Amino acid sequence: MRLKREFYERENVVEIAKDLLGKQLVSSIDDTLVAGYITEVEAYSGVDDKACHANNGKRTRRTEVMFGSGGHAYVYFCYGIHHMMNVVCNVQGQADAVLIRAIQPIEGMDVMCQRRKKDRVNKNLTCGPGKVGQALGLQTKAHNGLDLMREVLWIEEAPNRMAEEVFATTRIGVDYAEEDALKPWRFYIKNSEWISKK
DNA sequence: AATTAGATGTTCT
DNA sequence: GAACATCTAATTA
Repeated sequence: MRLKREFYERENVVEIAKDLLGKQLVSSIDDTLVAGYITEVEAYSGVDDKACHANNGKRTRRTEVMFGSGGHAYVYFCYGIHHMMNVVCNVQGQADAVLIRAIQPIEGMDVMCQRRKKDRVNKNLTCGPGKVGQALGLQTKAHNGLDLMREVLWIEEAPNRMAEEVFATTRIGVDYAEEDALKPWRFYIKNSEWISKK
């Protein structure tokens, strides 16, 4: 079952980010099913968060989706190379989002390897936001704004065995964000091998 | 094992 | 021009 709109439209992004750990991320782009458990995320808290693209009410063609209603994908192109996948949270008008930083592959390993130009499955396949985007098949801006309720990208409830210990720490690559760079808004599953840093 | 260069779209100065 | 929610391959020690 796909997660419902109400899951994403809650007010507290940090709670949503933690709740997303262990859920199943699925993509059926190009008629190919690929899935993985979410193992690492980061919360970005809209206009009041200096690390967020929408901070201070910054509204551009790129950030527009974040201001829409929760349960949509915010896919953006980073460093001229990588497509990163975020989940838009909170209601319309609020620009909260959760960045998916790492997943543990469950299904479609062969396709993921092919997309990532690897010949075998190992941690390197999906342990980082750019890698996750590539493994899911996100290659163009066309995937920006997809509705997770009805389209080719979504998140499902997963067996509860993944509800293990969660670690909270600072976000990565946001040193420029002054005091907000210190917020412990990066979460990962403690025992998982599938995270972006050792 | 650790550091560095290079890839380059979007946004802001 | 410069900076940026990164990754890889090559180089250095």
